[in-house]
Amino acid sequence: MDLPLAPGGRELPLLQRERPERSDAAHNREVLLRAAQELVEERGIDAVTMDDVARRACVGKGTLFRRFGTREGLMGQLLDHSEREWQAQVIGGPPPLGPGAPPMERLLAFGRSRVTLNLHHAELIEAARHPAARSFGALSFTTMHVRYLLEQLGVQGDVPYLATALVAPLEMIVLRQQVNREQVPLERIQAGWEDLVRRVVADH
Amino acid sequence: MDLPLAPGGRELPLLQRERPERSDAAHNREVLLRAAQELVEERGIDAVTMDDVARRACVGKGTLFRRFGTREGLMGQLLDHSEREWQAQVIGGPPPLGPGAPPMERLLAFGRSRVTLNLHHAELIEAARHPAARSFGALSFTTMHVRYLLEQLGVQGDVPYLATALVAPLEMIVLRQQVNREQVPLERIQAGWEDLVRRVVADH
DNA sequence: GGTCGAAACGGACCGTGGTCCGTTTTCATT
DNA sequence: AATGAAAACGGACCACGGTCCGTTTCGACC
Repeated sequence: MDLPLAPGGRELPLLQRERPERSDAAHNREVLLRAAQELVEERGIDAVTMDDVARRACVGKGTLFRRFGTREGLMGQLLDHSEREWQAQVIGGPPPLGPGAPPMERLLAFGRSRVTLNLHHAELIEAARHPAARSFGALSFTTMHVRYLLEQLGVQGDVPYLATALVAPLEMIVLRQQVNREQVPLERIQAGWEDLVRRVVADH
Repeated sequence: MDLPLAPGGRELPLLQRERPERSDAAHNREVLLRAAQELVEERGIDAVTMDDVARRACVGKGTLFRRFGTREGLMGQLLDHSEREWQAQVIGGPPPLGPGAPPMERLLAFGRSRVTLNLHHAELIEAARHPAARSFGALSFTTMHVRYLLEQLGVQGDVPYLATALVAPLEMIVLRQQVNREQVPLERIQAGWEDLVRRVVADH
């Protein structure tokens, strides 16, 4: 072996800034995402194969996989899009979900909204799972937000943990169990969460 | 259409007891489960293919799939085994996990135990997911148990919901986020859950 | 022990997710 | 405009999950 130079052995451009995406790459990503989106809407997620997506986008399969890594990665990107829209509502939309309302009202609005969102996206969430990137983004944004609101409310204790604990019952897998198996009506879930929040926030 | 008889229209053997499993079927199920178990232990779950399992068990692939339906089904069975052992501890083992200790102590022991169990089985739980049967068994046993303990404690409110909400932060997906991504130490998770329980149970 | 229907067997076969690698495109440099 | 290397393309190819169906085995009844 004969490595050209030990890493760090020369003054490479120290802040190796990543090149902007090549134009064909950018174009293909857009086309692929649109194709995937359309197909999912048309037939439902399970009836969409990766070959379908590539074909509809008039792009090679290799390209599809290079861009998104796996099927989960592709679905994750689709999900991320709506997720980001929702996040924008939370960060900058109208109250009570967005800023402007008192923290407790925001928190309750957050819970109601998150329940419906997660149930709405159940299929996508399921199809997206794993891919290191996603779960990170989603779980941690919600947790951070709740954490922030709990701090506003002056809650004492291990606030980061409490935030996680409050977000947990809003997770799709839990909601799904309640709605599908136990036939719990939506309103009861939302009311139940509200009660939970009040218990957790109540000062002792 | 010409249905033979409306359901209940004739005195069919009323308690249509399902025939006992044929001996070859029973034998093969055992052999397959053992093979799967061994392979998973040897190489880790991801490196075990269904063909591997069938081959090791000296059984046709068709048989494997007829017995367990899907890969998830097979892994689900593996999981169910340990799950049942744990359930036995909860139902009839020594206190404080089992009966005999005061409800609050049992509840806290339950949480601690469940955290380690779910983290321990993370891989299997992930591989087992879906298959209608499993998630049912696991989620609902734990929820029912917590619900029972909350009732013992005289908690007021929507106890079934509260039980679900307390179980949720113990779910693998949530724990995993905390342990792997946020590097939260185990003890803090357990302490956090304990605090959560006290807040929920506290009478107002 | 012989007969027969139901149930189980097993392995060839198929569809889909994912990889590999020779070819084409882009774009910075001149 | 020409050049060249890095990056992207695309489709043949592979492996694994899951199905199908002709063959074998079981066991209840004679």
